[in-house]
Amino acid sequence: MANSQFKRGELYSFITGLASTAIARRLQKNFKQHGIDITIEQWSVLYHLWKKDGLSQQELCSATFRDKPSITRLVDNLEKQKLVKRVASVKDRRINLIYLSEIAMGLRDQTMDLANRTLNEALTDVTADEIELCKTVLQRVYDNLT
Amino acid sequence: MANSQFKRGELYSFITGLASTAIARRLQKNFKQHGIDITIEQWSVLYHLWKKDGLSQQELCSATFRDKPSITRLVDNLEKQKLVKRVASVKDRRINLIYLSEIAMGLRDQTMDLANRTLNEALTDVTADEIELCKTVLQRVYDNLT
DNA sequence: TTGAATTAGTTGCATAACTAACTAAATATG
DNA sequence: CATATTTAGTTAGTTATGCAACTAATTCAA
Repeated sequence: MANSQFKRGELYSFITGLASTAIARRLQKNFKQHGIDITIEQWSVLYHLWKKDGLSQQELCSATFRDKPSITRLVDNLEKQKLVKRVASVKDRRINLIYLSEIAMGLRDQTMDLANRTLNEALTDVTADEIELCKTVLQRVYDNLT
Repeated sequence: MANSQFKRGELYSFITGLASTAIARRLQKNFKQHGIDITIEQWSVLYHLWKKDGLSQQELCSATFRDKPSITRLVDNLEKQKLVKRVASVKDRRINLIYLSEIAMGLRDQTMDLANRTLNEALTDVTADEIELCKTVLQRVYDNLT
């Protein structure tokens, strides 16, 4: 039995995603301390736009594993803060293409640096092999359920 | 360097806690399909009360890694649904002790069973060793940040 | 080519998260 | 003993999530 060692008490912290919550909280705090006024969730959207600007909301849904309403509202808030702009696609007018503002482009390097530093803190004494294994296991878990 | 293999692109899904979100969503769906009308977060509070009834809100904060306002409102909602009751401590009137109702006690076995089954689904083809390693790594990550 | 089905995105409602500011009770200090 | 500090819990405001129901544009099919 693959799962016999996974007892109820341990199950809980796995489900709540303790480690990822702790990392997100710390990163949020680091953003704030550096006067960067965006949430982790907003940052995760920007992250994908930095890789490829002009994604559609639907593409952002897939990239961030969020549902459509979540992306609608994240883009709403990013637009309010003048970090992105919705541009209706000419080819298919149902589609909104999301473009970064100058301000958002300027946030890239600083926030990436903070993210990397936060992660280095979190992963002190964790080896590359361990990270690799965790990643593949968590990916398999995800795939099993989707 | 322990972290050299942990690239930016990978960082993201680690932070969002993909796997734990997927498990939580699936468990929520399973609850719903069995007519159990509680959220995962409420369940996580009940979980600790099933282990030890009559915890204070502060103890529930530590046990669930949530802050005080979160517990206040989770208990609010659990009370509305008549699943728990706040009882002021006689020894220290600042403290609310939280007690399970009969209804909540009755939910224990059924929801535990659903949780275990959900986890078995999620952990198909994941070995006990892999689970053990993930757990210790995630715990170390958490400890590094707290 | 017209009506049905699909796809992209929005809106409404309930729950939950974090921060900051607050009240009330208990403890410490002087 | 009186005041200051700490501790337990609540309230308010903003953001985010999930679900269901919705609109509008596009594509498919009879």
